[in-house]
Amino acid sequence: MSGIKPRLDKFDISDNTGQHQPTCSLEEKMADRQNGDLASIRHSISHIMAEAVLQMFPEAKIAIGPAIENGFYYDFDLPRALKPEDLTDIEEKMKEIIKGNHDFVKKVISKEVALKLFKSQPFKVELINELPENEEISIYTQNSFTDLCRGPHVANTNELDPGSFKLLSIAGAYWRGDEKNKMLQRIYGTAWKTAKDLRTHLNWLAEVEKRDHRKLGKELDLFSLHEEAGAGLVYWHPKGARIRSTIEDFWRKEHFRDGYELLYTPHIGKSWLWEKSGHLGFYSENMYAPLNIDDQDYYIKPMNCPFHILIYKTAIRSYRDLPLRWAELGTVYRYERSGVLHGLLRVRGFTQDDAHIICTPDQIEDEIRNVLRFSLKIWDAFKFKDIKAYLATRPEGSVGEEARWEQATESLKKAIGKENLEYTIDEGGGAFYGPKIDLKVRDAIGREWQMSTIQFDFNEPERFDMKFMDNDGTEKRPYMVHRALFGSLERFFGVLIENYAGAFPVWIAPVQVMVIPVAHTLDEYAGNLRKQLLEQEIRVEADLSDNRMNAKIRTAQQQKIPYMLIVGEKEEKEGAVSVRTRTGEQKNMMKTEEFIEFIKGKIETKDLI
RNA sequence: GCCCUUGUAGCUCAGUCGGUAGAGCACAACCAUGGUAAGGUUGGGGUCAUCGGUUCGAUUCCGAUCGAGGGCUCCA
Repeated sequence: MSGIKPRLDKFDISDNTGQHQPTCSLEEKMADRQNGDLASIRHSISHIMAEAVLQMFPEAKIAIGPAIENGFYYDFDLPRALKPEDLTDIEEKMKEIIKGNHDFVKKVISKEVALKLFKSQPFKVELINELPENEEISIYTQNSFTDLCRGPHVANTNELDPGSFKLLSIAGAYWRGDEKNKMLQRIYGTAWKTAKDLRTHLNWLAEVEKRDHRKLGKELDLFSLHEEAGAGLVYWHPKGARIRSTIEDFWRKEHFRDGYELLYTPHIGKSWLWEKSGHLGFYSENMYAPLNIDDQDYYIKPMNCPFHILIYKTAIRSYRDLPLRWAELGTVYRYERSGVLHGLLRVRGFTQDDAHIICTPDQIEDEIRNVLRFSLKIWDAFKFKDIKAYLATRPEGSVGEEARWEQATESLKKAIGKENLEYTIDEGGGAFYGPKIDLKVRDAIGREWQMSTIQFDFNEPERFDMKFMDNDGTEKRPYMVHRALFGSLERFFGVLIENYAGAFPVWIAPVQVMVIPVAHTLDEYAGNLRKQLLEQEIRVEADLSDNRMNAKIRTAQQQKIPYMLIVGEKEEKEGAVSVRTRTGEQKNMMKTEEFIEFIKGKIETKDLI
């Protein structure tokens, strides 16, 4: 294994390292394409920001300031740390500059002139010296500011709307992203064509904040984290646990239906196992220090695969036994640097919805296709329709026979094709142990999340000498595929909370129905209704508190409970309920039996409400 | 890990230019309460993250530690 540069995503089928940053919405992307000049607007505004910063700090050293998704940034080396209030001042100066109707003037200059011009700007000098010899060196000037720049820019600041940008945050960033370099101060901003576009984007950011799973997790009493007891470790409260158990039940049922078997394996294993699997060689920086038990080192598992392989090897497997589809909700622990921990989305302990498919070469294409179809079915149940595939192929320095890589990659391609999925090929982007498909799903507000992953593994079957007896009487090496659909239950839960903004579909909602009597005299009827619904396996509560009905409705609304059953004397007399949905719809005097059938239907079809 | 910001009641936050703190929600008790998003009164609740320094006195000022939030990929 030595000599192979490990990739951090080794078997990281939970995608615990997956990006969780919002990307822009489809509409924005379309708009971007239509207006290629949005990038030049952003880039121009970043130059103007640099000018404003230089007005404040003439001794500032400027680094780079590109246009990025939704905006721009510029990195500076400044005499003091920026305060959030500084951003307002900088914005004011920028607006003044924009109103000055300054031209952006391009000039092509020689390297010598460039070096002289930027002699007091060490970062620029470094960049100039690294430019290829034949590259044209250009500078752009507006007003009092000149920057080394490839362009393009708008022709004049009058093409910019002073109300169409906003400085958002200050962040530390290493020069050239390398932590060995100096830490610079980065100012992020967002910029658009018009003030209206800016408002739209700011509203979108507000929506993102409103949906933050950490905030909703508290408000809806779903989960908590206890840094004093260990960072990145999730505590599921009763309501969160209800949701998890509903998801797990569904997950198990679908797996059995799709020909999987379930496994349960231990949480720790002796060091020889992790040496053999290679994890101690290439994954140890993500593993916790061993426990010493009876003079033996045991490691907490960061992955489930070695355990599944041990089960595989408890018998001589025939081609007649294959394919094996073994799934486990396996809880693993991985070290993540403290700075990257983030709510449920990036944690140190999590439960993967892991599975390993072990099959013959003949079966591989069907198996992959089956996994894809299965994933799509699962995503469909959660009403995620916009799914994209990313196919990562063989990188440099990988392990495994060429023929196997080819067959594997080919089978991945064919499977994607047959499922009519939109896909992108990431040439050489696979892990060293095999090619893979990642699936990204788009949420309700247009963000993409990498969730499912299907990965070939040519490494562990070799290391563990996995075999099967083929029909010609010879022992052969099976294919092994790791796959996870949700990735981890924790992360999936976080994404679900944000996707639904806490208003879970009825089938997932921890409390599906709240019975609200209009007065204490109706408490008995409310209590009986509750029992009646409970017997039908509906998750129901009755609010028999001293609060007035209005307050009870408010509380139920805030808890985003899908159905409220408001009952008074009329309802009691008729054996009926008045239904109010959290969306404000109303249906009075529905027979209780009718409501039960109605909600069961909603649960069955997995409707939002 | 590194940079910036930040840590006050269960939650959301105010406040103390240094004299050991306050609101709303939540919680408890009592009263009130019959129709679609907050009824009222009273009350309990805080070593102001931790440790150290300065000071007659520190929650407040200084330092360290621990935690949290935003970043650390976008190449002139």
